[in-house]
Amino acid sequence: MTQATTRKQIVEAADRLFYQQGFEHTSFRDIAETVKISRGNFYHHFKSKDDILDAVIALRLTNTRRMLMQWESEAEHPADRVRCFINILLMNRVKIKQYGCPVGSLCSELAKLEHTAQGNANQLFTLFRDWLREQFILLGHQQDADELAMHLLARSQGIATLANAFHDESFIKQEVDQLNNWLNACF
Amino acid sequence: MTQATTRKQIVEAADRLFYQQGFEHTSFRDIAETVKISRGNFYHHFKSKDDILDAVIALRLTNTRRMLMQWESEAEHPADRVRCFINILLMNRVKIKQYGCPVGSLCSELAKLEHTAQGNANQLFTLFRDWLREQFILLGHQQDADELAMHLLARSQGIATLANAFHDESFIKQEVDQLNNWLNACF
DNA sequence: GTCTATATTAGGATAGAC
DNA sequence: GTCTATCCTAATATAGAC
Repeated sequence: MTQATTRKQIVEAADRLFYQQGFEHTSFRDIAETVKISRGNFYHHFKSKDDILDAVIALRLTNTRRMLMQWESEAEHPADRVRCFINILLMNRVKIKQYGCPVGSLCSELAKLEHTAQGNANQLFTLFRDWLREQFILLGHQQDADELAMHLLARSQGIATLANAFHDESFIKQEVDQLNNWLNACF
Repeated sequence: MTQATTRKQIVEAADRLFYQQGFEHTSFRDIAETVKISRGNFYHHFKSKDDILDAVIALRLTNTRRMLMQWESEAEHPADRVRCFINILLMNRVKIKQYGCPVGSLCSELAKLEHTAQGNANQLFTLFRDWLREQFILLGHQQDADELAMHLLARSQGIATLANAFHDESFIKQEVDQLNNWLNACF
């Protein structure tokens, strides 16, 4: 198998496992069993576990940028774009119920570990924050666009945390309805 | 030193370290250095690390019950009681910025570990949920008291998660103002 | 009740054959 | 590029002296 393919498989498996089990709780053994390679082989592709984490965050950043661009092209009106954001809570509700938010749970874990990759992981939040702020500016909220963006991010995080803690999907639906009402009152 | 005192010191040190560093990331070595006992001594007081976790959660449940009772006696009007809840975000803002919410971050971690203590930890959320629901019932919200309680819990969790990720205290103040406005609109 | 010493396991990481 | 074998460290946990 070519280097590029194996490396890609490692990063994708780590991406999934870091989300489901957490970064620290995921071992090389776990990843190796998923990808079906030997443990020694990792170090041909990465120089450490932290190096894999960097690659996972880079992958998530790329995928997130792609998703945001797609929302922009799919929806002309900025309110509809924000609705795309709100909708991922519904679309991913089964995984959120099981594992929480992939961004929030990673940032929380890295903060407790005082991990050097904290800044990288927070870029994921910043990506959403900046994109949402742009949409609120387009909706006429020049003054409080960032405040609204942060408010919406926080609401989403809270919904994910409680849906995960109580293993409750219906709570996500209930809160998404409220978020859409809130958005409609914004313009 | 008597058994009761050492045990108490272990639980209190573990309580603090589990909050600051996470449960899995905190080792017996960490706790032993804090309490200044030898590692072997743990097993006279607890049969495993999970046993310490149980004790920490029990301590947090007791402290939380005491706090809720105090809020009830301090504030006559249920709206003022809910304001006490909202206010802990401000009072603990420095710690929240550094370590997030002690309840939310523990529940998130235990969910990823598929830890058997998940249910115990979730009781902490349930304590707040039930207490808040009672206050909203007293405010005349018989029909949607639980929905309002969960909404407020979720808002708090989101605020803690983002304040922690962005290491931003001022965001807490900003959102607490909004929460108080929301509460005033509730009755 | 607390200690030292140690068993056991699992983790990340390396060396070198193929 | 992938493997096996191995090193090193740290973690939980146990045994037994004091």
